[in-house]
Amino acid sequence: MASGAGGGTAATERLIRSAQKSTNQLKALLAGGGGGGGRSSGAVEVILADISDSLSQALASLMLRAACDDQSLPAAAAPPPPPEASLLPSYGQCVVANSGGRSVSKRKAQRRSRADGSSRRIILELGDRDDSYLWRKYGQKDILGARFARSYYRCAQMLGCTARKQVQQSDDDPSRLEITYIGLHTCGGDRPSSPVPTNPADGPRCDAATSSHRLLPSALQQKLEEHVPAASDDMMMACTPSWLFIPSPACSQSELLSEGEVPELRVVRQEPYDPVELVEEHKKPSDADEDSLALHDSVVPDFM
DNA sequence: ATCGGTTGACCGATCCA
DNA sequence: TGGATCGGTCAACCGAT
Repeated sequence: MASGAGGGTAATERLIRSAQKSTNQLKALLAGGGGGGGRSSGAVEVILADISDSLSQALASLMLRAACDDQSLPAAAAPPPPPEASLLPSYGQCVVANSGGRSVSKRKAQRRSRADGSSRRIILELGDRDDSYLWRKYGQKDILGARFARSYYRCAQMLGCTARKQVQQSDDDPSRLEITYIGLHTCGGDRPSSPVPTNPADGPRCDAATSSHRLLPSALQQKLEEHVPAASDDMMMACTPSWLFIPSPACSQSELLSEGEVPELRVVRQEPYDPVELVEEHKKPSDADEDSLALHDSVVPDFM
């Protein structure tokens, strides 16, 4: 929480200006006829990534600020999460109310601190994407009000690792999976990028025949690492060209989060990132085209 | 034989009358 | 306050490799 609302506003403005700048670059590039062939195409991709990055961050910042305003939950009022327990330390100090879709009962939300001490939670709503850890499924449960059952996984990379995750198909968009991470990885890394080689050429760490392990693309990892620290200075928002963090609507923090907890984060896939080889096993064939369309639509957020 | 997913049962937290 | 409800977990079972 390095900056308050004012800092967030300034940062948002910077991000939008950055997007504008990149847009102009793109215009110039396209006006030039794209004669550069592959080189030009690469440049376009880079610029698009920049634009999307900036816009996503700006949007996230705006969304969070709006949420905070609505909730009258001063971010500074919440106790800071333990640094070692935070993937995104300052995130979600403001939490919006349940925003429709599947109803999230108070009971459900309050249970989150039950399992172990590290009740902090990150919700990744990333469709068919997976992280780099090895998970073993240990249960599945029909959830009241949810169309799809929730699956429960625990980290199987090392015996005794306390990390777990819950995977549930989105009611709103069945092609998307909502992944909730609970607890810390005691198997050597606190976040998915840690145990993963940053070079995709290194290949998967695990047996390719096992569906549970996939790599987080190195580019995405780098982006995460770049943006996560920045996010705490920036209204606690972060995103990458492919991911947008928004506060989870699942709970009201003041009511549901005990001291030391880190509120939920929701990551919504916003635009193209296509590590096809990494996600193929979860990819539903019928979703491929749909995804692609949606991605293009979301390159420029609506608020622009 | 081993590994991992499925599924029914159970436990405990929370809700509500 | 106690029964009802529900989410989370356990563990036996089964299929795939």
